[in-house]
Amino acid sequence: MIKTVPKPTIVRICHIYRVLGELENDGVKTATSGVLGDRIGVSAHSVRKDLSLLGETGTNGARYNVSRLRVLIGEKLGLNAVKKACIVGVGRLGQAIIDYGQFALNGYEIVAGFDSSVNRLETIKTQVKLYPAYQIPEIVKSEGIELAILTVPSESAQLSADRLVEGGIKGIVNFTPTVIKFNKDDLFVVQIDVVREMHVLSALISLSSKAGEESQ
Amino acid sequence: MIKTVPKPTIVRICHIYRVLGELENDGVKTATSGVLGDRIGVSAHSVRKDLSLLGETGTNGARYNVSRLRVLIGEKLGLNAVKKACIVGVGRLGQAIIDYGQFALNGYEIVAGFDSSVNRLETIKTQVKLYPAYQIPEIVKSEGIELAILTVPSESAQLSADRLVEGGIKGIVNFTPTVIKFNKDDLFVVQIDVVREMHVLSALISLSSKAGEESQ
DNA sequence: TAGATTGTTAATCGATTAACAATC
DNA sequence: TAGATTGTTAATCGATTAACAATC
Repeated sequence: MIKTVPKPTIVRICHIYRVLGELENDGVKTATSGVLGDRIGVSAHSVRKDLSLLGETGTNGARYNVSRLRVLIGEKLGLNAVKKACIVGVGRLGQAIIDYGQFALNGYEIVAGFDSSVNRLETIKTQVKLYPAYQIPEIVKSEGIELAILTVPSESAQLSADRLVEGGIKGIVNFTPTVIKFNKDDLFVVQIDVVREMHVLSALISLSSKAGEESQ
Repeated sequence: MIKTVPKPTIVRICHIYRVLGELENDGVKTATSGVLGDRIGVSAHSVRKDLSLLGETGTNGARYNVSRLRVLIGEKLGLNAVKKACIVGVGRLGQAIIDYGQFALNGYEIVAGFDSSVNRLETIKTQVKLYPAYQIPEIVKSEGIELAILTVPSESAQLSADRLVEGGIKGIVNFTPTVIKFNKDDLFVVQIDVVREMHVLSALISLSSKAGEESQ
């Protein structure tokens, strides 16, 4: 009965979920597929198609009820319950991400930070509890941490990931350029790499300018 | 003559480009499509197909020459020349990204930082030259800055982007959850949103556990 | 009722996987 | 020569776009 939802659709619906939160805060009660599409940068068609894959969402002919739709997406995708997360590697980037603070507002509680440098653990002041890296499996298990943000140096990425897996982590946001290897099919990893994104932009710019010359 | 290269292919090739750099540093001379695929997390098939879209890359039957392939990809995608970049919003995240420092090693020179808080501009110490936000168009133009990293509060994203566009920026890495609107077809934007990635992970976890229950 | 809007099927488009000849 | 490897065509698979009936 559960249709498989395409990955791009999941990404877009998560985006819609966030936009619905903003609209709710602004006191907006209803929204059309056009408005939602506009906000996330896709067509109205696409929004309706995506939402329909989730099962009954709106009512035929009537606009979407903002708060109702948000709750519904949250239920279907498991976004409503608060989840525990940790951060591995509390260097500059790690600290900045902790303090960024949007997590608490969006259903994530950062309950632990890990680092292999004892010196750093002692000198850093943050509201998050800090532990040495070797305690990752133990703490992840005991605290029931589901998600991890990985901001260690590239060379330590695999080791850190192994420890997280040992603790039973379910998802990792990997800020290192290293692709993590693992043999578990119930672990999910997303990769964020600023340098690669810069390269992609450079490539798009370069290819488009070549295409431009071509057509002259 | 120029075939249009699919977006996913561009992303993967940029990833390969980076891996080739690592291999080169490690003194590796040749590599197979299998090795490259392994490193970036895709099949050997996929690597060969992607590279073939770039035109002649390897030699039929022989392994890829690491340094030759890297230079070749760099030429085709415009990644070899150093590009100037700037950072808009030098709060915690912005500073962390500047200091992250992988940019210089990968062909990007960050030549300017902008912020609307005069106080912050005066107190922050960094190796990057800082300017008030209203000078964005002027400096981007005079310095010939091509790429921008956007780390301002979500509410200021559109205004900052407008100023960048006015200066003639060609690409933006947008760290805010706000989708930027613009009417230029020679501007490219990539979005990075940690919270959304956390949501996507949560959704994948939730859907997979449901699918698991289903099949029991 | 008329105009606007959703949900869903059908049609198009694009990307990935498989297979294999050509080459080292 | 034999085994390994690339480049590219063909086949499959998946995603997006378009269209339209159903409904408010």
